[in-house]
Amino acid sequence: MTASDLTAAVAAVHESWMRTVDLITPVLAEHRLTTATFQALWAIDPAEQPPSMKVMAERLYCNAPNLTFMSNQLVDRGLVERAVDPADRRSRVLVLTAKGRRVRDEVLRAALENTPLGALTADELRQLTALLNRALRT
Amino acid sequence: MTASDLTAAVAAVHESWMRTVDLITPVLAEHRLTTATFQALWAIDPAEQPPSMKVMAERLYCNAPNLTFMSNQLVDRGLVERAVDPADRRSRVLVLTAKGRRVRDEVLRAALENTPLGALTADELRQLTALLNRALRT
DNA sequence: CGTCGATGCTTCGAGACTCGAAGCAATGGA
DNA sequence: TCCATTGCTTCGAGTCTCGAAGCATCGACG
Repeated sequence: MTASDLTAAVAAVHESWMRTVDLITPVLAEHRLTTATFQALWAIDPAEQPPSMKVMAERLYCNAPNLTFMSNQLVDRGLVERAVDPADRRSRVLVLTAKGRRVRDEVLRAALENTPLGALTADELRQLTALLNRALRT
Repeated sequence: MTASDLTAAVAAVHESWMRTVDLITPVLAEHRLTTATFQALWAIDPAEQPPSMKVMAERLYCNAPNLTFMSNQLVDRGLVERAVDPADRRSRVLVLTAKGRRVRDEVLRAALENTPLGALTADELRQLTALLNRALRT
């Protein structure tokens, strides 16, 4: 593996993400969301147990004060509610509101409709995902 | 192509980039750099003609005031100098200083050494890059 | 040659993001 | 019961992002 192979790959990954975000900015703005709050909203899967703030911080690679701030942004916009975790009363879990689920669906759909990755075939997508997950597993 | 194939691919791309950035944060901090200034520094290839601020704004998907701010950050840290483009005196090009070239090399090397993509073989990297560039070409 | 709309950048103000330090309440083991 | 640890919040400072407004230069057009 040459350094330039790796450089090109990192650059392509970066560019793919930046393009995806750039293309959904108008949709995010409609809901007074930004890249950071979009990522936070995306990280709350309504099909799973509501994540604690600690889990969210790990998913988003940010620290506790930052998570508090972003949670406030989502709460202020009516997309999320804080709840005490009965199992550990120190912990707060983030629960999507009905509006939160709706907005999350909408911006996620916008992302999938606009991302340049949408130009790939199903086979190519699975191949791409397999490669990246193999790298991430390390 | 199912929606979940696409979702998984976008998530994997996002995660790969976030992990890469997260892992070089300590190195960035040594040079008083952040993700934003790292991206800006990366976008100035010393092997090419110094880019104008307009070109930089396109590369980084941000607007003119933002570019002015980030350029100031880089200038304040002694990594970049502004120069008037002789061909168009309205335009300003960003020229790496000696220190700028050195720091850029260092943080770029740190990124390549730490990125999870480094776990892939040369063949896999070329395959990955080819897939992403095919998507980006659209 | 002069005029004027378009272009490239900066300034300003406001809001959003990020982090370290310090603090509080709850937990769990000694 | 004591107390170190954990999860979150508050605070202050610095960074990032953007729209609106302003300035200088450019280029087309008469």
